[in-house]
Amino acid sequence: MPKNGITNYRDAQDLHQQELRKGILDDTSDLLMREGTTALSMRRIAQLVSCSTTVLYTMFGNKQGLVDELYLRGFEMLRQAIEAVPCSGHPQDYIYALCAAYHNFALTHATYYAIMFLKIMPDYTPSKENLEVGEKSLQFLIKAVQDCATPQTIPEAISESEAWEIARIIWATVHGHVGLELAGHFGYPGVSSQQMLKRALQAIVEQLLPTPNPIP
Amino acid sequence: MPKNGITNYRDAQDLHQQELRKGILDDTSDLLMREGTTALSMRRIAQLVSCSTTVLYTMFGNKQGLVDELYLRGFEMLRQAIEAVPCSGHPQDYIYALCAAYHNFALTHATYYAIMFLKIMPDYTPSKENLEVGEKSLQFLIKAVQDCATPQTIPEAISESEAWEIARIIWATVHGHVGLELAGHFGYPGVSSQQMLKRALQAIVEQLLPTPNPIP
DNA sequence: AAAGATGCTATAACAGTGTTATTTCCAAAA
DNA sequence: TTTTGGAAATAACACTGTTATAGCATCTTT
Repeated sequence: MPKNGITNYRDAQDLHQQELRKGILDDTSDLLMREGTTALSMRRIAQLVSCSTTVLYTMFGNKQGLVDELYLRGFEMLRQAIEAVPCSGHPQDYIYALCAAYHNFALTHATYYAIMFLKIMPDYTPSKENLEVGEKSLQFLIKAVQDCATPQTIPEAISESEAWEIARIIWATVHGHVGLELAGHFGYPGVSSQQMLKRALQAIVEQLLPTPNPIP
Repeated sequence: MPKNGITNYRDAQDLHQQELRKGILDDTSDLLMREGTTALSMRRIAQLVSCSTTVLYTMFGNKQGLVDELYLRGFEMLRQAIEAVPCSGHPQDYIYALCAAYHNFALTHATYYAIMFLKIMPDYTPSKENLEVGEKSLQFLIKAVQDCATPQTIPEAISESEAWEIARIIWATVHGHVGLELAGHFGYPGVSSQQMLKRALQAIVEQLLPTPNPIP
C-alpha cells in the first residue's frame, strides 16, 4: 500500500465516496421523478440504495442538504437545456427559443421545477449560495436582451440594470404561465398554453425591446 | 321541548355545529397566518380549539377537507379584495388597479396564496369544484378586458374566447411576478417589484388591448 | 503480532405527522 | 330505571426527520 503514490488510500476512498454520492443522488433523482416529492423520505432513499439512514446524514447533513443537491442538479439540467438552444437568427427569436426551452423544461421536469421555483418542499428554503446559482441562469437571458438592443440602438442606451429588469420581466412572464399550468389552472377549449405564452412574450418584447423600423 | 316548533332540536344542534365549524376554521386560519403551512397539523388544531382530533375528522373528513375550506376562504378573501377596487376611470386603469389588488393580496396573505396557487401543501390537490371556484375569480378580469375593448371597437371584435385568453395572460403575468417574489428570486438594487409588474402589464395591455388614437 | 484507538454503520429510540379502531361516557328513548 | 344510541377521548398504527447508542471493522501503536 503506497503511502504517497499516485493513488493514496485516502484519495481512493474519497473518490469512492464521491462516486457513491453521485450514485445516491442518481437514485434519489429517479425516485423524485417517478413518485414525486412526497415520496422523498430519508428511509425510502436509504432502502433504495441499501444502506442505513445514518450514511445519508453523514453525507448530506440532513434532508435540506440532500434537497440542496437536487436543487443544484435541477439548475444544471436547466442550464444544459438553455445552452442547447442555437443562438443564430434574430436576437428576438433567440429570446423566444430560450423561453420555449425553459417552458419545456418546466413541464417535462415538473418535480424539479417545483423544488427550484415553487416552494413545494415544506420548510425547505434554498441557501443564499443556491439562490445565487438560480439567478445566474438569468445571465443568458440578460445577454440575449442586450444583444437584442445593441445592433440598432446606441450601445449605452440599455444599462445593466435595465437589461436585468427586462430579463427579469420576461422570466416572470414564463414563470407565470408555467405556474398556472402546473397548478391546474388551465382550461379553455381551443387555446394552447404555448400560444398564450408566445403572445405574451411578443407583447413584452415588442413593447420593451422595439425593433427599429426596417431600413427602406 | 317542542318536536316541530320554530327551533327544532336538531336544527339548533346543526346551527351550533355550523358556528363551531366556523370557529374552528377561524382559529385554523389564524394559525396558518401566524406560523405557516407546516404548523398546520391536525393535533395542533385540535389542541388549539381544545378538542380531540376525532371531531375534526367527523367534521371535515380528513386534512384535505379542512384545507379545501381554507382554499375556499382564500378565494373569498381574494374576491372581496377585488370587489373593493373602484370601477371608475379608464378601463385600463381598472385593470391595473385589479392587478395591484391581486398583487397586494398575494404578498400580505402569502400563506393563503401558496395554498391557492402554488402547490405548497404536499399531496393536496384542490377538487374540481374548488378549481372552478378559482377560475371564477377570472370573471372580473374578463369583464374588465371586455369593457376595455368595447367602447371604441366593434363589440363583436373580441370573442369570449379571446377575452378569456387575454385575461388569462394578464393573470399569468401577475402570478409570475408574485411567484418569483415569494420564492425569493428577487434582487437588483433600485428596482421595485411594483415597478416591474406595472411595466409588464402596460406592455401586455397596450399590445393586446390597444387604445385607439385619441380624438383630435 | 497483539492491543488499543478510531471512525464508520446499523439498530433502535424520540418526537412529530395523518388516520383509524377501540373504548368510554353521556344523553335520549322505552 | 334501564337500555340504547351516538359522539368524543384515548390509544394505537404506519409513517416522517433526526439522533443517541452500540457494534464492528479498520488503522495505528507498542
